Amino acid sequence: MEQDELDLRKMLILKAVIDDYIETREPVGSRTIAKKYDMGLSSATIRNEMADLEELGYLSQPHTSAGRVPSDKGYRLYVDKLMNLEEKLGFEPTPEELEDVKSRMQHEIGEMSDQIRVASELVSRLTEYTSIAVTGAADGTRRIKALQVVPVEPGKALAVIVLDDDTVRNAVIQHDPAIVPEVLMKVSTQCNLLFAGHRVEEINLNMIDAVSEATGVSRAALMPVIDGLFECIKKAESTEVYTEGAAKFLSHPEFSDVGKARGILELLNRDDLMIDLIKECSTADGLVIRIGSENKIEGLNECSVVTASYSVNGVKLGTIGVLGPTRMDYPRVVAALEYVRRRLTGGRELPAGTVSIQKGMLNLEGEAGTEPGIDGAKADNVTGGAKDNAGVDADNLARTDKVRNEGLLRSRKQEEGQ
Amino acid sequence: MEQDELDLRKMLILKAVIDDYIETREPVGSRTIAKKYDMGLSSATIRNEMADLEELGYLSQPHTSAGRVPSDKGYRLYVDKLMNLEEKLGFEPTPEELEDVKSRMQHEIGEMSDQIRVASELVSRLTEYTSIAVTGAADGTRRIKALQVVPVEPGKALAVIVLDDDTVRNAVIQHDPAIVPEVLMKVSTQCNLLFAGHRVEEINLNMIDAVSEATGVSRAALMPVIDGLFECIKKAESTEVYTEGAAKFLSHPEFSDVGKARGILELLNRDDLMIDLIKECSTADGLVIRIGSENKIEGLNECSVVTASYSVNGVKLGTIGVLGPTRMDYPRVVAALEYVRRRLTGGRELPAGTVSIQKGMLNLEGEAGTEPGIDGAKADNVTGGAKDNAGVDADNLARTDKVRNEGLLRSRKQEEGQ
DNA sequence: TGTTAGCACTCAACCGCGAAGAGTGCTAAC
DNA sequence: GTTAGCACTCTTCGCGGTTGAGTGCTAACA
Repeated sequence: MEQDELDLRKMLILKAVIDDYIETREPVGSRTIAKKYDMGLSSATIRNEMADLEELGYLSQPHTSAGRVPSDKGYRLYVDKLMNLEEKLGFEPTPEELEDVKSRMQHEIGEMSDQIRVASELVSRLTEYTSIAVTGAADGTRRIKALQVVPVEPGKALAVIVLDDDTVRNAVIQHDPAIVPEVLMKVSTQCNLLFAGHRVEEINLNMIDAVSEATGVSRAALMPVIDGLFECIKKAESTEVYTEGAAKFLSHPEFSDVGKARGILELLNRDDLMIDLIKECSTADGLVIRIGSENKIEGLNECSVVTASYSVNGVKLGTIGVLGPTRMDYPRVVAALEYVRRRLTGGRELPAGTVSIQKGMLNLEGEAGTEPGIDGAKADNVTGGAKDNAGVDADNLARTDKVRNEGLLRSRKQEEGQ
Repeated sequence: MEQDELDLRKMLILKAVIDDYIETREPVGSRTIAKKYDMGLSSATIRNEMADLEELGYLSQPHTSAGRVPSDKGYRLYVDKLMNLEEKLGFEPTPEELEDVKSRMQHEIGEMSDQIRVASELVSRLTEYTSIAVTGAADGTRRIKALQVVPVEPGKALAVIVLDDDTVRNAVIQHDPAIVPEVLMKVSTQCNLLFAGHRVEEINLNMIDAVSEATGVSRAALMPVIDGLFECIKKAESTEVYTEGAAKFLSHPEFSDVGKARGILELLNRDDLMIDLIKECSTADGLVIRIGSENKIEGLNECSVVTASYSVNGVKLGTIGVLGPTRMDYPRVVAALEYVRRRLTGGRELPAGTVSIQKGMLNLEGEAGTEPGIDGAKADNVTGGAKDNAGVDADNLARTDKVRNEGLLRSRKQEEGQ
């Protein structure tokens, strides 16, 4: 595994290369590393290490006389173990942004999915990447809170249903015109009485017969109404996709080729593909990162996706994904998604400076009691099944690494300060 | 006016230049016109005419030794008088497309705005340009067809309203928890009884008092409910914007510059701007063309907009706009919007070959009795106030012109046939 | 044995130049 | 009024040389 393959120094160099590449988008050369990230090594030494890293598949060269560029494998290691999130977590949205988000996140009945959309907007603004929001739990666990049949005109009515997460949906019912509004209202009341508190699947013929009996409407005549209710549920469970900031793709130099950019934008409009893309990653609550060719959609090989699923009060709202070039600012994206998660999960404000991702290495097992729940879940997901790698060695390695990292960061800051 | 300014030959040459430029996107030179559109003139003569046309502002030169390119003024004249729609009207969507559109256009309650959106999709597919659909009449003329207040939980209810165009909207009501569901239902019934058939503005204190009296609920306690109903109306009248095929902008060579393309795409995402853009043009039923700098939005100076407003059964559905480069295929776009209009207006199928725009020159006053209503309205709008130009001279000129055009077209076809 | 200095080599990016080609405007002849 | 001819303009394209960043390799060094 990686631990055997890469010693500490190689990892530090890899990290430096990727950090620098993310920042500058230029292939990075040995001299740059030696100078900018002064690690007490000459460029020649670093050159040798970089050659090794290339041989191992973590780096590659655009052409012979160019610097190195991270490979997908390199990014993978980076997001799993190398990147440090501390630097990036300082950011906060502007007060206006927050106000806007807060006001729009007011829990508004019938507009549940708005929350995830607003969050998606925020994520896109914070990260400067395109974000995709996918709503819809489609898990059939929600219960009916209230329902009503509204007579519209003879033979035509509207079924309205409110679920326990306050989703509202309506559907048209074409019914036997012989059922007059008054009877329809009685049906409505009976249905409400009998169905409220149940999941839709639990509605059975007995219940329908009971309604039939109480209202004097035959079971057959009742069916359109029941169908209408089912239609509502179907609508409530349909998946919706919102894309925010698609134009931002054009800001990234890797898509300065119009043809490429167009390809991406066309994919972005394919709701079915986006649902696949996002849903595939959103098995659990937590962050999932798919790098370059790791995601299967043809045409997104030069893109990475970071997704986060959100639940509020146990109700799954949906998933937000950030789509950007493989060379994306992973720390920032992870931090932004995490920030929004905290906002969305609501209530529980963490003291300033405390964040749920706090360690430089994501797959460090929770050290002290710093929110182990979230940390644990995250580590699992971010590393995408890297549990097997997180042995004692890894732990040790990472800890040392972190110390070195901090030293490195400090010295860089001093440099910049002058 | 133009008639005095331009003789027939100049107009024919201008038409040829624009037709060719629309087709090839290359600045067109005198030799091209002379050869491709054989009009029995040498390139030198055409050169002189083109120099005149440039002096008059209908053409311009990118640089000294290049061909000519139409100016906005040139396009204006073209869409007003020169373009012939016959060639373009032959197209039909594929059977699958039609089936898809038809099935999705099924008048579905509560999803009224879907129709305009589906139509917009179709337009985008037919024209290969970006289309923008703006829904919402916001004219306050709709009447309440049915309404209902649905108790959800103590102190919380849902107002549902159905308007006479079958728009459905709902809104949350936070009311005095002292009002029990049974009373709420009575309020609902009373409101329905009293308000149905009225416009919202017509709801007055007398009516509210009547409800209060019939239900025993105080006027003050009733107000949240009324507010909820108003909220519904507000939602129903809110304008929605759908953009379809934004990526298509990137196919046009004039936007091969990524910066430019990004600017456009960002504008496309600005709903407020798009509403302004489309609504400004949609004063009447009919087509409106805005060319280049004619539309006021900064950044769309190199774009043209063609909009068409649609009503079904007297209810204004919304407006569809096509946004593309100034060098857009105007005949095709006009034809597509007109085609969709016929579909959307529904029912009345015209015999094959008969179309509501049938003349080569749009501002010809209706000749025989070929659907003068539609034609008349269209001419007014398309020419954007060109009525004053449509005198006897114009008529004469145009008629001759058309004959010449047909000859020209025929000979071109023969050429291509071999 | 690991590290470093030095050097030759590679290759993309840039620049300037000249040739090619399309198209014009002007003039003189028809 | 129309057209042929010609000189002129200006973009586009391809070519070759230069520059500079970065590499790999080798030999010396600690």
